[in-house]
Amino acid sequence: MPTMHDVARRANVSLSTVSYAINGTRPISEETRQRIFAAMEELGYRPHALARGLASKRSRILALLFPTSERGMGTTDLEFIIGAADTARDLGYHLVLWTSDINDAVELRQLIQQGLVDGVVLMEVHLNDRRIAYLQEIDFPFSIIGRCADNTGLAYTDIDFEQTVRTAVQHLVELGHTDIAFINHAREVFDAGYGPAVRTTDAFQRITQELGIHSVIRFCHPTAQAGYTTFNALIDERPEITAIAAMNERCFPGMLQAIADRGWCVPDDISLISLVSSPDVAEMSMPPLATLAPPAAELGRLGVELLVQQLDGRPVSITERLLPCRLVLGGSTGERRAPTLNPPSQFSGVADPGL
Amino acid sequence: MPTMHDVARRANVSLSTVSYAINGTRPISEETRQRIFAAMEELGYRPHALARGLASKRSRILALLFPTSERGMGTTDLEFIIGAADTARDLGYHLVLWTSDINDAVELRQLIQQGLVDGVVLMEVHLNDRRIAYLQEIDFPFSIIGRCADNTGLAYTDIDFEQTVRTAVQHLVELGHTDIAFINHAREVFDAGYGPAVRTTDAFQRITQELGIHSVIRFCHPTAQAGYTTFNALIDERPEITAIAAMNERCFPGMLQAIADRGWCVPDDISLISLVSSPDVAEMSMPPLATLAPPAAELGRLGVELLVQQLDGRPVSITERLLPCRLVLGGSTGERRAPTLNPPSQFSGVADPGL
DNA sequence: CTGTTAGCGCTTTCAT
DNA sequence: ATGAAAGCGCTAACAG
Repeated sequence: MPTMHDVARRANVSLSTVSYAINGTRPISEETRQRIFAAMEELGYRPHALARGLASKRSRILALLFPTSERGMGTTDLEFIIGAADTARDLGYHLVLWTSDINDAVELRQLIQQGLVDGVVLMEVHLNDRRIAYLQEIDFPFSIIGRCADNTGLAYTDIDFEQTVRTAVQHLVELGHTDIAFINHAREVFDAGYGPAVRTTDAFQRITQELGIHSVIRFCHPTAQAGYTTFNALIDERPEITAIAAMNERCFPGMLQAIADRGWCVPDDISLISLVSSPDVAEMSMPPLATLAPPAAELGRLGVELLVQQLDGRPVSITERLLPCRLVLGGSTGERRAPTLNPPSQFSGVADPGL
Repeated sequence: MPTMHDVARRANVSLSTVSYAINGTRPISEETRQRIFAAMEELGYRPHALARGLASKRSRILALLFPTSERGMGTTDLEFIIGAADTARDLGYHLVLWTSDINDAVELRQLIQQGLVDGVVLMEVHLNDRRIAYLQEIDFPFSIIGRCADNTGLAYTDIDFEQTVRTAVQHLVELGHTDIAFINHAREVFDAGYGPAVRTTDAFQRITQELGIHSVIRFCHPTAQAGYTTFNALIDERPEITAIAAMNERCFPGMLQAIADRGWCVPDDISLISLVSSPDVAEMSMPPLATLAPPAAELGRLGVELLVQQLDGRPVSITERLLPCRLVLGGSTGERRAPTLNPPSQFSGVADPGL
């Protein structure tokens, strides 16, 4: 493997000149520059990443920190990761994956102290995340995909939940719906202050009130069984509901089952829309669910960009980047059903396939 | 940040002794060992990864190479990655993600020449993969998740498609099915020699023949529309079919739609089983699909283990690791329908929700 | 515009 | 059982 030394000799210049030529750290006469690059080409030379990192104190390696334990449905997370990896590469960085189940600042310290990475991108942060406090304390560059309780001064990117919920509700309102239910995450998750759950709930309440829409909010565990039960309880209690927006995609199969059991039809008898689930998943339902697709790849990209901006010493003017989800229609939303029958249906002769 | 030098001074030993103590490369008297580790503890010392890598010529960094462009099974791919990342960490390695859309050996060379990684794990390899030829040529350590045309001498791990198909077919046969269809990937994909498609097809043909089962094989694009069309064409032509095993999860929504349109019921009128899709996705259907769940995390783990074995100079005795998918029942398979009616159903009064 | 040289923090001969 | 010292391949003062 050729080294810088080899290149220097071949180009008849000193080693440092090669270095400066490569890094553009210092003006080089066009002629020698040519010679150097020619020599590099001929030798197939590539700078050694470790040596460069050691000498310059910049490894050009970033870490993506994501807890493998508390992950959701996957496909979205994968997009985060790929978006981040792609962007890192585009910006001349490497990306290492740190799967820490521990949200411990201790483990993070050990990793950082290895001097491997120039900065970290955090995912799945908690409202009061010790890791963040630690990173600030030691003044280590980082960015966040997600949000904390207090985000002042933090470089973060997140879903614009307000706008996302607004889009969903408006879509339903435009279809004539006036009684809309919101199926939330599980109560424990909400009570623990899980950001997406809290923010969407707030937004839903505010927006429905603003638009004069009757609303209900229900917690629901992320299982088909819970979806089934929750739906039935909801409709029994509030039969006037004609549309449901749900924050957890895993309750849909159960809800669809419950709907079928009643002999109802989507979207004729009830409209469904998923908040924040990927179109891929939404298409696994019948009919495909309308969804607000999270801008996962973009968030991954922004997470890295916000970090690299700091590393490159660029003034990080805007440190907050909120991206709305994109409405993807899928056939599960339609005009509000005629309020004549209550609850209405077309046929009731559908067999119960069991749950 | 404390360095080895600091530790040495604090422990009253030479720098090299600290190094030997850390690496266990040379016997150290118990007493000095204690002193050294105490000093490390007190200083909160961590060896510098880059310096260590540069000096030892082993970075303890691995690369996971996966083409972001190719068809992604989404959630399964994420599990690969996490499995690999977890394992790397457990074995004392870092894992960097290389998202190359180019299957070019050139780009791979550039990356390897940086000296950043000790070895690479390849995903989505092609039957005749230039990257593999290149890696062998320069004798660079690597392992594969997947398979090539010629795998002699390669360290690879893959799904045991033969066993997977066998499990699926046997399950259906045990339920009394004697006429089973296999929904394949798209013809282009098959013709291109895509391993999973080719292997499952071969296995399906062999196994059904072996068991004396009537079989049909159909290609299908990975869309709901294609699933709908393919299903209808299939059943019109071969109405005796009572069970379908499908290689592409994305055609299921369309098939389910077609089934509903006929007023059929799953699994009473027809059994469905998905080959190689994750239970998470399978549960998004109604009823949840029976599936053969890929051992994704294990494959990721094995990919890394096979690589690290080589790096640690351990004799890589077994270089081939085939893992079967795990049968996860979901309610979409049942006893073969009574052959009296043809085609039968329970109710036909189900409204057509449109596609 | 170019060259010389002192490290970066660690591993690893070669001594003792 | 321990130390001294020569690099690993590169960057970045410091000199001209």
